[in-house]
Amino acid sequence: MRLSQLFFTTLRDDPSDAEMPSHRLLLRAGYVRQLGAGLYSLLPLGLRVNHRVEQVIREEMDRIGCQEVEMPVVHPADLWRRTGRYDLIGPEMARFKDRAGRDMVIAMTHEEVVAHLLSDIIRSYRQLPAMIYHFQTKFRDEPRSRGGLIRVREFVMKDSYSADRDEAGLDTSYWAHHAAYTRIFQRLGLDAIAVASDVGMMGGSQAHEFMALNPAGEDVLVLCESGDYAANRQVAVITRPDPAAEAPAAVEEVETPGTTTIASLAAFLGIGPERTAKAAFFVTGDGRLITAIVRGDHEVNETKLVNAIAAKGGIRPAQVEEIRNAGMEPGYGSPVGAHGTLVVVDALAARSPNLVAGANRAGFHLRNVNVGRDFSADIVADITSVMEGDSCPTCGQPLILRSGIEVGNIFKLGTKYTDALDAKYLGEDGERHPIVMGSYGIGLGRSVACIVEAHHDSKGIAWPDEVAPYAAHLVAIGTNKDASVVEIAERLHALAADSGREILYDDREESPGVKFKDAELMGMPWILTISPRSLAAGGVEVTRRATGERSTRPIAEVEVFLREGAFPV
RNA sequence: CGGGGCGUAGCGUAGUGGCUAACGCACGUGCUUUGGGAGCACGAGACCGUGGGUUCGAAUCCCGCCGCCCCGACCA
Repeated sequence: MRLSQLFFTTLRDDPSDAEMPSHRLLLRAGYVRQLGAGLYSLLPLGLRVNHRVEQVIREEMDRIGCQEVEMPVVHPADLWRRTGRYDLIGPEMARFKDRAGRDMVIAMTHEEVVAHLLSDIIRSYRQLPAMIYHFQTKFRDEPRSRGGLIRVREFVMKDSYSADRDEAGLDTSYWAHHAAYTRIFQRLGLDAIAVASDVGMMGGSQAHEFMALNPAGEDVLVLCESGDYAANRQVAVITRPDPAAEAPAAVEEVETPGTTTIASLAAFLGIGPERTAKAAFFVTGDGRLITAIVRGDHEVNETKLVNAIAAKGGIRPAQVEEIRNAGMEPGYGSPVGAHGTLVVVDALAARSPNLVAGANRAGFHLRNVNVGRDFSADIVADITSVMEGDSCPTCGQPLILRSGIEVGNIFKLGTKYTDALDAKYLGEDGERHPIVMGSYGIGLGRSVACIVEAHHDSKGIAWPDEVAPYAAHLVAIGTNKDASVVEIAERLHALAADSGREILYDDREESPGVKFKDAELMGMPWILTISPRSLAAGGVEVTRRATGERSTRPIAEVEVFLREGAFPV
């Protein structure tokens, strides 16, 4: 491909609203353009990268026996009503009516369509297990897109689905995907870590997320340095030692003016935060007020809280008026007298004796509050977040926290969707059984962005070989001084195209500086410079973009590279 | 949806009540130049996001709306 013909342009200055390196560089180097919030066009270079990533995924999916299909982006709403998600999912799912007035939705995922397909195709246990996948556009009207290509509203996802006879079969399909994903991210040059995760709105019994470590990541990962524990902080298991046993002492009201935070309260009383109880208030989707009690040195984990109370429609922090209306005082909130609210107490807080809790009265706290004696817990569960330094549940070593970007996820769904859509098979036993499903996703654009995050330097992108839009970037310098430069460059360019390994060829009438800067910005793995100087030195100057290693190689060796994809050793 | 920021040429910016809206890069033409974002000359390109208001006069002040970015809420 001649740069003089390529539909692109590079930018010398960073676009002012791009902050993440991947966003900045993909814009500057001419891979993508923004259309609106969370909406991007892929230019030819960007699309080629997407195709390369797709191909890696396709090969690994095929390898585990997953078969490629394609399902629609527009679905009848009725299908989503039957699984209950039409009403469960909020405004992030786009809805419209077709010309006949039928309710339709724009796909944000494809479990419904797959279950519908399974009910049509699968009749007998002899057809199971079965796995299908496709690359398809999803639209999720996110409250807020961010980070360039990291979080967008419209994107292509590789989503695959497994269909099995039973849980054991699902387990096999699930771990086959786990292994395939591990290979995929390795091949893509992504150092992705699989972490145990929440099943969220997908439902199901087990899930992992594949996380690319990145300081700008939206998720917090809990990792053990020995490698034997990795979980999303939303679900990471707490292992904290019990506090020393103490005989319950008498409750005592104490005046504590201006101590609306745990830090100020602990300082005022001259005690550690672990001797206090913190009350946090939430409201469920159906309007119930929740009083969550954790120890002062811990933080409420909303995911765990939602799971503990099985709150449909999630929870949100309560507003001051809502807390007051329930007869409690923000800043001095207390489970003692939390009338009419659902009291959820953290397991460790419940085992901690004689805590200082609020008095539900401004300026006052209560000493020596004990669960069971002074107030009753409706639910006792682990509802706090792991903190840096907590013990690994496997080996006891201190845990560390890292930020990550979710590039893939795998879910054991079970029969939630096949039950709803009546997708059953006839077993060996002659009975009809629901098909057991799993679902597995990889975001294409997000993966591309994460690859750039992991493979760039101050000059630009440095694509791994496996995903580069072109293997090499040919730069011709001094074309007016020596006609043979153009002649050889043209020949190499044609040779590559004829061999089915097209390369980029900078045939523009630009100064050497511009050509070199653009080549480094655009990031092809090999930069081939041909000039009177290189010819005098014996051939073509070959630069490895990622490392900057440079050598001059005979033209014949470059021809081998262009024909076969690798230099002779 | 809450908080903050920003909308001036393709990109980056200046101009914050008063002449024909300025500069750099990019773009076009010509000449020179060709190993690290070249030089000279000429040129094209802007309803200053949008609607209203204040004023003799608005890119500039006021109000509404729209859009984008960041933080939070949210997130398969």
